[in-house]
Amino acid sequence: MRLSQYFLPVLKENPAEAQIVSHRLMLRAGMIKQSSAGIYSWLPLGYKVLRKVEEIVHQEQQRVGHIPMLMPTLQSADLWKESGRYDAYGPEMLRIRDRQDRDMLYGPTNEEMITDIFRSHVGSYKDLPLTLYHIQWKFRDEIRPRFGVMRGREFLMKDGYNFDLTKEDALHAYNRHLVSYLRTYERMGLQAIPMRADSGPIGGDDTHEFLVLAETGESEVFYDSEITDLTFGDREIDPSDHDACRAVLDEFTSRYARTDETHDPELFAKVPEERQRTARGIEVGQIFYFGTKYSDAMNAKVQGPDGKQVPVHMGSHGIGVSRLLGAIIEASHDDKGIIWPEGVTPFHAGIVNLKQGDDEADAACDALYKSLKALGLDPLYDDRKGGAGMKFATMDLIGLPWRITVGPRGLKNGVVELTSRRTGESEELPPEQAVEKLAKIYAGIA
RNA sequence: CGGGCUGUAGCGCAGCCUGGUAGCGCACCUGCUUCGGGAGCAGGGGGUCGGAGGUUCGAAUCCUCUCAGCCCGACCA
Repeated sequence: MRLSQYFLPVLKENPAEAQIVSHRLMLRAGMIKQSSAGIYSWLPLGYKVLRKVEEIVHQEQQRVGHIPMLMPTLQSADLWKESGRYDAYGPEMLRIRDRQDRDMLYGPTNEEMITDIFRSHVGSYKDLPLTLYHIQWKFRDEIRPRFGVMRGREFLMKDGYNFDLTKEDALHAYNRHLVSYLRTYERMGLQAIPMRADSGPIGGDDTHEFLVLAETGESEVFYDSEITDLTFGDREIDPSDHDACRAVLDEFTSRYARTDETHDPELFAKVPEERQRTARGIEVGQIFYFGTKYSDAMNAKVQGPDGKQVPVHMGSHGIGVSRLLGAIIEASHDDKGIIWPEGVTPFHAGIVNLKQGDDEADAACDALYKSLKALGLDPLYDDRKGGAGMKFATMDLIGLPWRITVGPRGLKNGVVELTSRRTGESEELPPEQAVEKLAKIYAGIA
């Protein structure tokens, strides 16, 4: 993309309403615009990152065999009356009446709807196990939305639902989700720590939340510092292997790690003192096993091998897709702007033309742009007229991980400059080598 | 929902106390000069001062009501 052809309304000054860094930077980088309290438009740059995050979630869900679908945002209240949650959910559920005076609602989650779909079409244990998911907009009418997309009212969420014949199978689905989530977050450059959690209005027995450590996190967290040494890496886990998934769960949940909701000071005290940590965290996902809560309430049964009707065991699993953008920025920025991890960056590299209008500089930039595109990379070429400082500041603000700087000074020696946004380190090298290096960096990511 | 605060040009703000017909910086447009860290000069466009009502010869300014947003709290992915 040529910047002169793009829509990137960056702000030089901080908007007064934004208090935390991710919110400020998303506004300044032209990623979002508030439409009303807790509701945002996604401008082109923000939308691009949102789609990348969404795509990683899709890929990692399907990698472990979960099946994508899409359910509506507006739901009939009837299903919620059946499960009992129409009354239980409270005022954060946005209730709407249609022209026929039917009670509707903008879905805050989809357990009822998926259970209805399931019971309509599945009757045999032979169809199990089954895990369906979708990525859809949700609405929760928060009393006090704030912090931009971190706590909006409208938000994009991946929610998935597993249906299993036995508790053991459902717990395996739980473990498999944990494995999938660990990998998902790591691909976004995040360390998200599974912590024992409260089940809240979803209900259920087993639940873990995934927390990204950040000063602005909404939860206070307590953990054994050993847990931050763990990485999932690129281990290959067979998603159908119960023991392998169980082993990952054990590895990642055996050390103390809890939010203030479930914190147990006595247990925490048993962690060696030098490893006790207190911090804040942003919740970016949660997994639940809740047994037959919804299948009982909504009569979702299958016929087992013995011919008997049994309620299915279920769990649900969520990833806050839109809030992840805020979490990534909270975890990765400096005083100049955002620093995108390679896995989610809106453009792979920026090309800065220091002397737009100079034949040699223009030609060098065009050539770079074309060769990056030819390799399947997605560069942003700043071809605007204007000073170097303005172009550098824009690139720093929007956080592209790599920048190629092209100017007459370097071209005289046949080199351009390749700069890492994260480290600030630059090297001068011929344009072809800069392209090669970027191709290598993004091999396996882009 | 309780407490505190703010609405004046796209963004950041001054003007309000003490009423006299709206201003600054950035951004934007035109021209020239610039071009290695948010350029310079000259010219220019853009605002029913959140909305409604009232007081007054006259309201951004005073009064009443209302809407929106921000912060703290309770609540929450």
